[in-house]
Amino acid sequence: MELKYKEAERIFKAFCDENRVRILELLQTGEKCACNLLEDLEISQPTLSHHMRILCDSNIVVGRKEGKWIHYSINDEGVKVAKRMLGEITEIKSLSVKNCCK
Amino acid sequence: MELKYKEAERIFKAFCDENRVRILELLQTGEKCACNLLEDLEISQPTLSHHMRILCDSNIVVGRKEGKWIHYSINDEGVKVAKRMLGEITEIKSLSVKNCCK
DNA sequence: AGTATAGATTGACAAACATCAATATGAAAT
DNA sequence: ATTTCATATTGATGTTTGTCAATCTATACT
Repeated sequence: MELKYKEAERIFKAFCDENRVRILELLQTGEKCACNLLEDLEISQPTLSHHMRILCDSNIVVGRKEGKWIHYSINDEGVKVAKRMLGEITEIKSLSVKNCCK
Repeated sequence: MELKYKEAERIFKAFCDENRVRILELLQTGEKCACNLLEDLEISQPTLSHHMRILCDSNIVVGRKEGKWIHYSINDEGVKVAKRMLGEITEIKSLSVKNCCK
């Protein structure tokens, strides 16, 4: 598969699950470590770990390790990439000629 | 599930599959009917139909019926909603107080 | 060294998804 | 009416995903 499609998939998957969007909402008010997130979500620790991996893979979130803890936050750089990609994919290149079936 | 999460899922699923992104790229240069899309993609007709349903459900694409054909195009209104939602979900509300584990 | 704590990994399972062949629907053309 | 063409629906199949219990790893604290 071409890189672009893989990348779109990797990025936008971040927003295709209830728990992941909840996590993003929790991170909107600032950095939180996994244990904090776990308190606010009704999921198990392995499930949280699974979602954090997907969020980090998408680059929408970054983790900062500090001792035992990992502090997660929204990654502005990744968000910019996502916004740019969304723009690119949905841009209408409107100089086109009418192109009908037959 | 709260409506917002369902909606995010419905919208962003549109971009999480190679064939759907390919379809969007094809629609960037203007309206195309399903039979045109089918020529350019290496998938069966039922598979295309399946993807068009998901794209229309996400509101990123609209179909315009004309006789036997359905002409699909990118729906600027839906794109705006997607962009707004992406902005809302990833917005950093930065007046927050440092919130650490213990 | 031993214990506790934060987080990742593994394995299992059910649900959701992408895909196709076959069939159905619905609209034109004959 | 019959046939043809464009698209949708159904049913089956293999793959991916979300979830948890159990286990592992790494760090900190005694």
